[in-house]
Amino acid sequence: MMATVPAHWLLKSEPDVFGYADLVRVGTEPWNGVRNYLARNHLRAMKVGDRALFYHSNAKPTGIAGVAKIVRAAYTDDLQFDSESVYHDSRSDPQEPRWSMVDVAPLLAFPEVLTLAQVRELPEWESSPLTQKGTRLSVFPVTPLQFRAALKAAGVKLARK
DNA sequence: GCCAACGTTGGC
DNA sequence: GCCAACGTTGGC
Repeated sequence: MMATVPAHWLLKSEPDVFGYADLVRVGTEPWNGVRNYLARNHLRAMKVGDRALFYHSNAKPTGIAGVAKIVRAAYTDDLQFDSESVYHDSRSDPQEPRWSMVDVAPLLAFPEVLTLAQVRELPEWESSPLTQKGTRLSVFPVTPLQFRAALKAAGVKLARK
């Protein structure tokens, strides 16, 4: 089978809850708790080897903290069936679960958070759910140009695979 | 803490 | 099927 080019994504997380440093600490993390259909569809489109910019929302400062990689493709987010969980969804059918998650692992930490203000200055990012007013989507695709521009602005390079 | 913008819910 | 009300997100 021909290898496909890894796609690029952005994942938002509140660092008070789970930040890039936490991902580094735990090694691998199931990206659970996504309860938005568009975001879920993006999760389901992810493939092992894809890269994701790890964005800190509701933070000081807000911005991209590093790069993660997808290490497991979408599977059932079990929290939807956990009645104790805040992510419980009583209307999800176990035969056809509504919500999915992927596993992510750290790939490269930015030396400093690339702030939202800095991202806004990059022309490549002019049209993105990140910079468009009022968009709250927490998982969305990033173009190769946006990905490259973000890494360049952060002053980092990814080793070639 | 404020508030704009959005998605979801539920009454009709 | 419409749409008002509500809850949530997330920047500031």
